[in-house]
Amino acid sequence: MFDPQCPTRQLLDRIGTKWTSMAVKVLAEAAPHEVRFAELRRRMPGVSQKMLSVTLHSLIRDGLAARRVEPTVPPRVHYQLTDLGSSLEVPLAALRTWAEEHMAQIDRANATSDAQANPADRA
Amino acid sequence: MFDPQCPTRQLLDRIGTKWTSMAVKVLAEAAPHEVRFAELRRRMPGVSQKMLSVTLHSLIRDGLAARRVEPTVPPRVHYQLTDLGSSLEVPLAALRTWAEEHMAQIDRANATSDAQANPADRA
DNA sequence: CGGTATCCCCCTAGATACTG
DNA sequence: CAGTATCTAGGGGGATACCG
Repeated sequence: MFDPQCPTRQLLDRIGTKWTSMAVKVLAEAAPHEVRFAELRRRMPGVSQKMLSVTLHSLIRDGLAARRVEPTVPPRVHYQLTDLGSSLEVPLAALRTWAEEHMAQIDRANATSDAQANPADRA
Repeated sequence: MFDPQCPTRQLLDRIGTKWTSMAVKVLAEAAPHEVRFAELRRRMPGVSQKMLSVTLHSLIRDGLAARRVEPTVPPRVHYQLTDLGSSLEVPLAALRTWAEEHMAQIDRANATSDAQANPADRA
């Protein structure tokens, strides 16, 4: 965007999209087994068919996931993380842990700010 | 969004915004010293006055940064990470390291995908 | 079953201008 | 110096419908 040499911004643009990090998580939890499209959908509550498809294809484009199709009728499509995807899961898991431990604190900070900005709201 | 119990999504919604992670990084690098608004702007190439202001205020709302105003004319405003913000810097730094080590691989994967999708583009 | 195609809304973030 | 206010385009992502 402003500096193509900032890989962190590029990475966050990818894992920051709504479903990407969750897809990586689900695929990482299932590893070393593959996961089918419908199973992924089931494990990602709220995702639409379209957004799951878009998310998976971007993971594949980025070399983070691999796709395998069984040429049956109807077809069975399987996904799994690549080695690159698995390596990303490491720092991502650290971020998840931080989130689980500290998001409540962030929520509290927001509540405090709101209370100070609009004291009447506490009525 | 779909599940308020997913703290990771909430966290990514914050650090995924364009300037947040960079602001955290600059503040972390300067720590334990404070950083003034103009200095932050200088160290974040491309950020507009408005977006820096918005970014900093969201960090403050979230309890990740603190603001100190010297009541002079013109005013001097100083920012620094809170303890919570500093703790976030740890997993964020891990993500940055991963990005620096592997984004080139992701770029290569994209180039390969493009070449396979549009072979004519290689002309 | 596992997708694509189409439409549309909203929010992020940039440009610009003004202020205590 | 350090902001806020206003306007706007652009893209993310949801709903729906159709397809191999």
